[in-house]
Amino acid sequence: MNLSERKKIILRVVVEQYVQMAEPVGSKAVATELGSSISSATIRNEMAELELLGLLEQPHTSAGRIPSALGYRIYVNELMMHQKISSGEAQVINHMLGNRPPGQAGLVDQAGSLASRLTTYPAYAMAAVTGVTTIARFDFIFVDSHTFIIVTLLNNDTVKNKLVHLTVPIDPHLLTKLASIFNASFTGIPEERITQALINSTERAVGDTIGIVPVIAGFTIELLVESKSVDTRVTGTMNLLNHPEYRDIDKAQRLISYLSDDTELARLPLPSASGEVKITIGPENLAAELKDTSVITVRYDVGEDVQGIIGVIGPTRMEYSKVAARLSYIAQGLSVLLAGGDKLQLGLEGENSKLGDDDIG
Amino acid sequence: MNLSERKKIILRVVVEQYVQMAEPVGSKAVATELGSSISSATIRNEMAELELLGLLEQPHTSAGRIPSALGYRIYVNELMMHQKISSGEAQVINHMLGNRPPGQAGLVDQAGSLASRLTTYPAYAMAAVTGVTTIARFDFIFVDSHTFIIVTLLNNDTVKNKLVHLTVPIDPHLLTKLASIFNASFTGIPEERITQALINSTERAVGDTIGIVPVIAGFTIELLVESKSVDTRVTGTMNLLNHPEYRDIDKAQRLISYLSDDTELARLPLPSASGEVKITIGPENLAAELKDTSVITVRYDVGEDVQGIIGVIGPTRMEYSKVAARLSYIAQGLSVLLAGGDKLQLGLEGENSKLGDDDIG
DNA sequence: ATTAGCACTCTCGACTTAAGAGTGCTAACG
DNA sequence: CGTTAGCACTCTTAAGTCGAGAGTGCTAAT
Repeated sequence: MNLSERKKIILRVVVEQYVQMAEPVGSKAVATELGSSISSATIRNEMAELELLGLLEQPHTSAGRIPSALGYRIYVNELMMHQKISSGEAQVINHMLGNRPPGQAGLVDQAGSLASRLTTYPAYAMAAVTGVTTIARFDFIFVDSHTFIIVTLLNNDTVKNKLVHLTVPIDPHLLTKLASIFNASFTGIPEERITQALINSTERAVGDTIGIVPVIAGFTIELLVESKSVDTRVTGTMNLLNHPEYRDIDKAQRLISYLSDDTELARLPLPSASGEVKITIGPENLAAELKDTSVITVRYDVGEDVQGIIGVIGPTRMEYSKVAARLSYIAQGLSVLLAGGDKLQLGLEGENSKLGDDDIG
Repeated sequence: MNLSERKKIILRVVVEQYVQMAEPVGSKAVATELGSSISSATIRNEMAELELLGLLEQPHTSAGRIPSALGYRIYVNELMMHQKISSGEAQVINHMLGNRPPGQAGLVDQAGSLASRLTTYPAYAMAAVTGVTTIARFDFIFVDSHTFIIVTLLNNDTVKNKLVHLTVPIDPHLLTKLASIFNASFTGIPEERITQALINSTERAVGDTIGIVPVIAGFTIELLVESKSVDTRVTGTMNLLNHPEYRDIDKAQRLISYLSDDTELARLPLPSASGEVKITIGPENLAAELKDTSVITVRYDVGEDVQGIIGVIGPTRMEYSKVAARLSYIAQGLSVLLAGGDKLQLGLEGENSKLGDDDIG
C-alpha cells in the first residue's frame, strides 16, 4: 500500500492511541499527539481519505476513528516499531523458565502460562513431535514373585515405566528372556508395525502362558500412540475479562468456549519457520469465531524432530509489537532449554547441575 | 429451628423456586405452587414471619423474597430431599471415570472436570497423600557408557525414573555397586532423613569421584518432596459465567482470581470423614471472597494413606441436593478406582484387564 | 385463623432532553 | 493548491421523567 508519509504517521498514531485507550481517536487527539505541527482540520481530511482507503473506520458518525483490520495489517507490516524486549523482562523470563517448580507440568506448560501472564491475553502452547517415536530399549525389573516393572527408553531420550502386578508367580528368568526377545523384535519400529501377528509370534517365542506378552505390547503401543499426540494447553483464559472488548459476557463466552476446543485450536495458523512470528488479524482468521480477534503465534524447534507453537489470542486491538517481542523471546528460551535442559552434565568440574524433571513420573 | 409445618413447606418452596428461577419469589407464586390450598394472603403473613426469623430476605420492598444464608442452611439441614442419582447418570459417571483417555492427566483431574461438567459450577479436586512416602527400591539401568537410568519404586507402588547423561564413561559394575548401597541406605526412610551427612558417607562408601551420588540423592529428595505436595486443580471456572449472579464481570473476576490461588483453596472446609458431604453456605465461609458463594465438598479415601477432596463452588443459589448427590457418587467411584485401578491382574481366566496409566510418564 | 381487597412502594423499561465530542463542509489565507 | 479556522450538524451518552407491573402490608370481613 502506497501511502504518503503523512498518512502513515497518522495511521500509526491512530493505531497506537486506540490500542492504548480502547476508544476511537479523533482528529484533535492526533493533532496534539503530533505536537500541533499539523492542524486538526488537515488531519480530518487525511483521516477521511484513510477511511476511503479502508484503513480506518468510524463506529458512528460523530465518533473518532478506529483502525480496520486492513489498517492493523498495514501497521503491523510497515509501521510498527519492532521493539526489543527490555533486559529486565528478559531476566524475568529466563528466571521463570529456568526455575519452574519441580513436579509441575512440563516446560511447555510453563511457557504458555508465562506468555499469558506477560501479555495479559489468553495463551496457548502446543508441543508436537514430528519425528517417528520408537522404543530404543526395554528392561524388566523383577521386584518380587508377583510384581515387575517395565522400563522403556524411547528414541527421543525419554523414559517411561509401568508397574505390573501378577496374580501368578513369575520366574526372574522369564523376565530376562522377555527382555532379550522384546529388545530384538519391538525396538526401533513405529507403532504401525506392532501388529497382532508380531504379538502372536512373540508370544509363541516366549512360550507365554499367562498373557504377559500382550500386556507389554499393549503398554508399548499406548506409549507410542501417546507420543504422537499433539497436546495443547490454554492458559490465562480469564485474562480476556480484563479487556474492555470482552465486557460483554456472551462475547467472552463464545471465545472462551472456542478456546477450550482443542481440535479448533489445532487449526490455527502456524508459522512456517522456526522463530518466525505470525500475526493473523481479525477476519484474516479462518474461523468465524475469531473474526474480531487476532492471533500471534511463534514457532520453536528443538533439534529436527520436536517443534512447538506458542500463541496468544486477543482482541484485534492488541499491542502487537509488545506481544510479538515477548513471544519471540520466550520461544527462543524454550528452544535452548529444551535442547539441552534435561541432560545432566556430570564429571567435569563439578558444576552445579540442575535437575530436569521432564521424565520423572 | 422449630418451625410450623406450614412454614417449612413455604420455606422449601421459596428455596426451590428461587434456585430454579433465579428471581425473588412472591406470595402468589408460592400459592399456585401449593395448588391454592392456602391463599396468597396467608402466605404473605407467613413469609413476613419467616423474614423476621431471618430465613428470608427482601431485595427491596416490592419484590418477592429470597432465602437468606440461614434459610438455605435450614433447607439443607432439614428440608432438602436427599436425592439419589439416576441410574443413567451413574452410568455416565462410571463410563467417564473408567474410560479416561490415556496420556491425559490423572484420574483425580478427570474427576474434577467431571464434577464441573455435571454440576455446571467450577470444581476443584485435590489429592493429598497423608502417609509418609519412602523409596522401596532402587535400580540403575546401564544404557551405554555415558548413559544410565535411575528407576525407583516408591512405597505407594508408583515408579519414577530419570535418564542421566554423563560426560565421563561409567563402568556397569559401578551401577551394581550403587544399587546395593542405595538399596541399603536410602530405602524406607523419609525425606527428612536424607541428610548431607548421609550423602557424604554414601559418596565415600561408593568411592564416587564424578559426583554421581549427590545426583541420585538429589533426584530422590525431589521425588519425596514432590510426593508430599498437595496438588489442586480447578476446572470449569468459566462455568461461572453461565449463572446470572456472575453476569457482573467484576464479581466474576473476583471469584475467578480467588479460585486460581491454590493457597486460598487449601483453606476451604474439609469434610472430616470419608464419603461425607460438607456444605458451607455463603457467610459461613471464612474467606470474605466467598461470602455469597457456597462450597460443597466431599472427601474420598483410598486405603489409609491417600485422601482427596472434590469440591464445587457456586452461588449460594445452588442446587444443593443435586450437586451433593453427584459429588458423592463421583467420590465413591474414585475410591474404588484408585484402590484397585492401576494394579494389573494377570494369569487368571484371561480377563480383559484395563491398563492404568497413572505411573506412565 | 384465614382471606379478599386495596392503597402503597419500588423496580424497570421506554422515552425525553441536554451536554459533549467529533465530523464534514465552506470560506479564507499564504 | 494545500492548509486552516469556524461553524452547523450528527450522534452518543448520561441524567431525568413517567407509567406499567409486581408484590407487599394492612384493614376489615368471614
